[in-house]
Amino acid sequence: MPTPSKTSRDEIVAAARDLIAEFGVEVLTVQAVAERVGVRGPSLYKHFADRSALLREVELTVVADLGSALAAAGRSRDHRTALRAMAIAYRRFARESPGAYSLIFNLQSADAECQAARRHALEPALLRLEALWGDRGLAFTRARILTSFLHGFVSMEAAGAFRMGGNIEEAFFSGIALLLSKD
Amino acid sequence: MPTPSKTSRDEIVAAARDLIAEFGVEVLTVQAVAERVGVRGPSLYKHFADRSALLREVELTVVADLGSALAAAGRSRDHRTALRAMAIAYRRFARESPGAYSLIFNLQSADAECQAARRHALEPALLRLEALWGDRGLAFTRARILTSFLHGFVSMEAAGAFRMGGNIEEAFFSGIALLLSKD
DNA sequence: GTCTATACTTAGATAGAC
DNA sequence: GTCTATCTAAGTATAGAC
Repeated sequence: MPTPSKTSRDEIVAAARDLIAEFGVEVLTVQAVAERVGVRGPSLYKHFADRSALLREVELTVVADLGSALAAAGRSRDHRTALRAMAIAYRRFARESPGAYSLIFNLQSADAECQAARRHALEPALLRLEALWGDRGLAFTRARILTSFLHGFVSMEAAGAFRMGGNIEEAFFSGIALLLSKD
Repeated sequence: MPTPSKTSRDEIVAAARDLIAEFGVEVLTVQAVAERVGVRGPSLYKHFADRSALLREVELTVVADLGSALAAAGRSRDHRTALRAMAIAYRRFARESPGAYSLIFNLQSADAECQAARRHALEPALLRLEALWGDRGLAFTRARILTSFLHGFVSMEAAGAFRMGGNIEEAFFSGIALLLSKD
């Protein structure tokens, strides 16, 4: 029997994900991940072709996680209530794992599988918007506006850009309300 | 007479700024900047203490540039027209120098001088919002919502996140219109 | 599958001559 | 102020033994 496995593909991805979630993608070094799962750096190359292959795997799980969080949050029968809850869940996700969140709009993964994963994660929200505005084109427009606001808000919050005082919570909720308003 | 100067502080900052504007902050290596101004890497250390000192200088000029662009765009007598023009200028700035733009909400420069620079750059817009909504608190809230939308939109646009088809221009302008609407 | 050893690369930064 | 030479540190990746 050869050397028994100390780790697995899944464990490595999870470790990488945790590392990134907390500290950002720049700390994702092969050595750091290896140390976290209890092996030496070179051993990881038996599981992944290279660093970028690992990173890509992490990106996919992060997108899937966000999708789950959104789907779980948006279960209300009322569309606006559901969308509001999804927005809150989106923000919570970004606050809890800022590094992981920043992966989601990464340039890197532009291939079909990553795009599909992203689309799938955002689908529940899109369906609600469609139901709310009837028209698919209008829903797309609204989706973009809403996503832009959310992404911008959580990014600025993470960057500590809201330093001018005043009520940040109020800005968030009144932004959501405004963007979900009739028209 | 000692060795004559081949470059200057300002020239170095400008070179670094151009480099970042086009390719992003990660290409800002001491060597690359030095090459661009026509000297060797170590020579830069006679002008700047280290890389971060240079980067900080670049950040300040970028914020100032954005401020100038906003101020120049927002000259209309009508507040909404001015704000709309500023939003367009903001987007143009981000599109023309994506790397420079990404510096603006950088965590790095949290000191008083950088904050003051940022505040100064955004002041014309804030004044318009105040004039539009009367109340300073409400203007702050609106400023945050609007800035979040703008920042999110241009970031996503730069990341190529708008891949689902549909009219991106319409999303931008109807977002602006919505956020500048009466209430 | 894991290990040690090692090659290679890139980047920041300093020393000292001119 | 600029240069060459050099140091250091970090990180990716491979080779070959076990």
